[in-house]
Amino acid sequence: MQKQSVTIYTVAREARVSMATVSRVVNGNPNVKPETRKKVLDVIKELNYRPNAVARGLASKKTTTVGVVIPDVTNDYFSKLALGIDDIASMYKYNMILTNSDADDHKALQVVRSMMAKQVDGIIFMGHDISEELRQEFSSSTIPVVVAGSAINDEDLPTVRINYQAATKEAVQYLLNHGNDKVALVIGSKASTINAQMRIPGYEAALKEAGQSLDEALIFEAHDSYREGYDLTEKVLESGAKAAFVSDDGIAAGLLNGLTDHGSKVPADFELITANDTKLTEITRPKMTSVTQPLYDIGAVSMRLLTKLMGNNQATDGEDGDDEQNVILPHGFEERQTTR
Amino acid sequence: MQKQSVTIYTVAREARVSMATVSRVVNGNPNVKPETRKKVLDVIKELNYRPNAVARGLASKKTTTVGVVIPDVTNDYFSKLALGIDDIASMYKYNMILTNSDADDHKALQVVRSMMAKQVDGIIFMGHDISEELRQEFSSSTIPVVVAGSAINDEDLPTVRINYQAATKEAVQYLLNHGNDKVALVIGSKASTINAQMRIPGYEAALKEAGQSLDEALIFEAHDSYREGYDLTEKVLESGAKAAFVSDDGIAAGLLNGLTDHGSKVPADFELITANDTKLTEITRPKMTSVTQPLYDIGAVSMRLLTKLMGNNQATDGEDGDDEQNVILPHGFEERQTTR
DNA sequence: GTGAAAGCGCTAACAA
DNA sequence: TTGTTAGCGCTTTCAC
Repeated sequence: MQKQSVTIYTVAREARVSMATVSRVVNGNPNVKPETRKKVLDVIKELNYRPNAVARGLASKKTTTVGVVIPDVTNDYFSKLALGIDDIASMYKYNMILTNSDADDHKALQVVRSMMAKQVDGIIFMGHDISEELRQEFSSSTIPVVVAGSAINDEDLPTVRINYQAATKEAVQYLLNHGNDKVALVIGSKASTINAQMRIPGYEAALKEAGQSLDEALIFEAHDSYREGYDLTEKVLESGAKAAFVSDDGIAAGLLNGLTDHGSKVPADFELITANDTKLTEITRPKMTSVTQPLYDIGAVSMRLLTKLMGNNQATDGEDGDDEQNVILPHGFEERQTTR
Repeated sequence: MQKQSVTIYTVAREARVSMATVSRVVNGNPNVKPETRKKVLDVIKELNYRPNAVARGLASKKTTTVGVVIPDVTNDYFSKLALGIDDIASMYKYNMILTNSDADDHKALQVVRSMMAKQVDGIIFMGHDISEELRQEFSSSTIPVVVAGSAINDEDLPTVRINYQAATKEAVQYLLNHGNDKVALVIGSKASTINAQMRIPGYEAALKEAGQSLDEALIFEAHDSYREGYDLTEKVLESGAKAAFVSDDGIAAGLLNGLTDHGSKVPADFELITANDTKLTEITRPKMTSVTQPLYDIGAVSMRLLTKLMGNNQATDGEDGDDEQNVILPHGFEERQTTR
């Protein structure tokens, strides 16, 4: 591969100034005489000079690139977050290296290491689990990380999310109030922090207030996909549940269609509330009642927070680490057609 | 930001070898005595040395990063392609800089320039339109580009896609054969290459064989979204069409639900075929009959092709440019419930 | 306001 | 098999 034809040096020579001056005008440094600036700018345009970001990155130790770990780009929930992240990143002139972790700890670790090797200025992590090794990787590094759209078991990492516990509790209460004495909870892994610490406790709290106690047989695990939701139908029906709160819209859509195909009328025979208010909620028939959450904003706010952290990642040594690093965005509730 | 603590130099000193040797073992160069290699490897582990990819990129002029332009990550069609791209990229140890173009020419140009500034080794472009400026940008650059999942108006750029013309023709024929004399075509912009050169001709060919001629009033434009499809319902109905082939599943889902909400029975009163076979086709009720296409593979093959082009981008000067650069993947057809 | 010069951390001839 | 030495293209003191 030949070397870059027009470099900062070419411009400097052509404009009869030093590289430093060219660098200054390229970077908007005000300490340049207007006419010098104009001369340089003219040469830049004439030569169609494009600064090499790699060289700049090496010299300045900033790449204006952030790493974004996503479990699965094709998941509506995460892709909507990614959209918010990308928009704000673009606004701040950052690029994002986006990689799927496939919700796999090993892959996630590998991906993060690769991003760090590329000297990203910051990382946004999406995912409901964070392995011990990954946690170490993050804490032993100086680059800022923010977790978007989940709750994870690491006090040190800032997160941007909604209050999953409250949202779950409200949804379950709603279902309970409609006279459903058996309300199922369909979630991902029971072990992940978002479920163990937020959703199951929220579910239990609602149950408790209604005088019920938690019945493990009413908690179902499924990965985020339509198919797994659909396949869960019989089990859910067998459990005797007459209603369910589902933590993923894809799963919920599957369960809904499964219910319908099994001859259960929704919402007459079975009430369903889903959690993410993605476009699927409007597409299924009946439309799904859902907890609403500002997905785009969760992404956008995460990226904004990250830019702040990247701005002053010197002051990270625990001193002021006590102030709340978790931003909680408001959630809502949208009644549609899967509830009575 | 402090400088990197442990560099190749640190390792070299500690292992009592030269930087070159360390570089060799890091890069798997076989010309290293096994015991030297071991010694170096031990020090690397001990010091937890991580090569700086930016420095490597500057020195080697390869970043092992590819740029991926996507109109909208939240679109099921494109995100599925992106998944295929990312998987193959990971397999080849490439990272991807993924940026939304919002299907906007200006943004796309900006994005591509930014990627080039970052010295990506190649670009995968997704999108149905390519502006004159962008075309120039591509052709004046030496970095390889492949267009995934669309047909664009540039002979010089390799594409990976299905035969949109044949697929459209087949779908329309199917509809025509069912006795629908008025078959609508719902697409994006009539002006984009994929529609102007592939889908509309395919539509027209089917019409012609059925003894009909093209009626512009039966062609509808809509952007890729559920809402636009839904809002199109009345117009489609007013046109007198009794069937439609739709080029995007989101639009198709919208139209389908719109039809249902307007009291039209699908498929009894109106037959519908959609084009992308995304998960939506299974989620709507009735399920949508669709042209099937290997979305994941389109992405995967694109990335594979790109790796080849990146491997030998020296031989690009038209000499062997005559062999087919367009890979056409097979498409199929899945009858579901929106056709009789 | 401008320039000279020293790196940033690594690769890649070229020698040895 | 290993080491020496130039860079890669840019930023950034530090002088002037």
